Amino acid sequence: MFSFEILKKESGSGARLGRIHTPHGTVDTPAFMPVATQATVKSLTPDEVEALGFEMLIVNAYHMYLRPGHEVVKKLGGLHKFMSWNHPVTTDSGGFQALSLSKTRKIKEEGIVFQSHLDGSRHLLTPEKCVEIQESLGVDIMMCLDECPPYPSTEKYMKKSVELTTRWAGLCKNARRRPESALFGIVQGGIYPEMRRLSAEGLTDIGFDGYALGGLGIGEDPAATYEITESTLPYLPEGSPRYLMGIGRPEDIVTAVSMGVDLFDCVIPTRNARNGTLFTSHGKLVIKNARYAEDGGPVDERCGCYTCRNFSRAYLRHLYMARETLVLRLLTIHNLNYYGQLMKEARESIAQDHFPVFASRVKSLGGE
RNA sequence: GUGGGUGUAGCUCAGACCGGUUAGAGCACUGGGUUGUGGCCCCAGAGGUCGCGGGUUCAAAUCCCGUCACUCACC
Repeated sequence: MFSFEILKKESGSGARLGRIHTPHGTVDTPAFMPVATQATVKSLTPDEVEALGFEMLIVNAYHMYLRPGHEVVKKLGGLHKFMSWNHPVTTDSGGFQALSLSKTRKIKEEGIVFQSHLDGSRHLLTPEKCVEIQESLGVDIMMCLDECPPYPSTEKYMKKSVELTTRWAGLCKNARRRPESALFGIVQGGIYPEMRRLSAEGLTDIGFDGYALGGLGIGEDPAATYEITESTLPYLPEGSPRYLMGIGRPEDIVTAVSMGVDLFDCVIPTRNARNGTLFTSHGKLVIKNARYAEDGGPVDERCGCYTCRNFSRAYLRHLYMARETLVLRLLTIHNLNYYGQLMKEARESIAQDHFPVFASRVKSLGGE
């Protein structure tokens, strides 16, 4: 069964050390979930993801519903067995996909009308359907169906949207049949502090196992992301896990951790890896740059990952330019290792009460 | 050898008939971006004595002559 315990609160910041308990094991927080949209962290095996230090993944329920079909996954023994990942799994509801990949974004009171990006077929994703899908996948943490309005949106629209998301959250909770799957609510409200408060209070009144901040990192200024995160967290229950969805860059993560966020997911480490941008102890490194064509050194001499132990910058650039598939794996391993170490060091520095020092070091690498 | 076709950015080609701002595109290349994921995509940049030589003209990638290269057809 799901539970969350706070092991320690850091003295010099709002950072907290915690542990999430799920039917598939525990997750030490602050934690980062690699994104496995289609039930795979692109290019890596589950063993590799585990070895890089991650304890929980996030899969997309909407994608599983469209392909291969949640019923198929259920028949085959559930998502964990299907993808051979025996640690906790979170699923995203599909609310964000209405924003990110559907041209025919139609929000109705009953739910979201999707036109499949695969075959154009139409689907109505209701709060009840959303929970049914995630429960049949057998995941550890389910996310409520939410509406994620684009940035920028007017405050007037945002108010209506937040009220709808809150109603849907209530319906999601009522639709639950499977106690092993925890359910998180998603706070919306854009960049309007008052709307965020409204959303947070509405969800807290209903009561969830955890709370997420959604609708951030979609084009607003990073300063706004921070301000909204900081101003919203006080309206969420102290003892529940807080999850900042879709964020972010290393500097964003440490900033949010210092405010008291426990859980993160973001495509940045994996997507940037596939596009040749790497994170190092010196900041970003773009492996496709011509300057590395004859560079025999590792990506990061302070990194102990498989890629850095075995391959030169020149070789990785060669693989990238030649579009060899191995480069996707090698760069993804490196970036996820960086994020794994980042979170590990974050937890250690909270334990030792010097998280702010660690955080400012990470921020300086971001180039701010 | 004779006749035709083609030579414009690293590559594939527009532009030529009908001369007129600073010769364009796609790909490649260089740099930047990427925040609940298609490996994409977006932004910016560099790169050309228009095969070479001459002529006509106020003005030539464009018209004329010569020449070279490649290519096709026919002896």
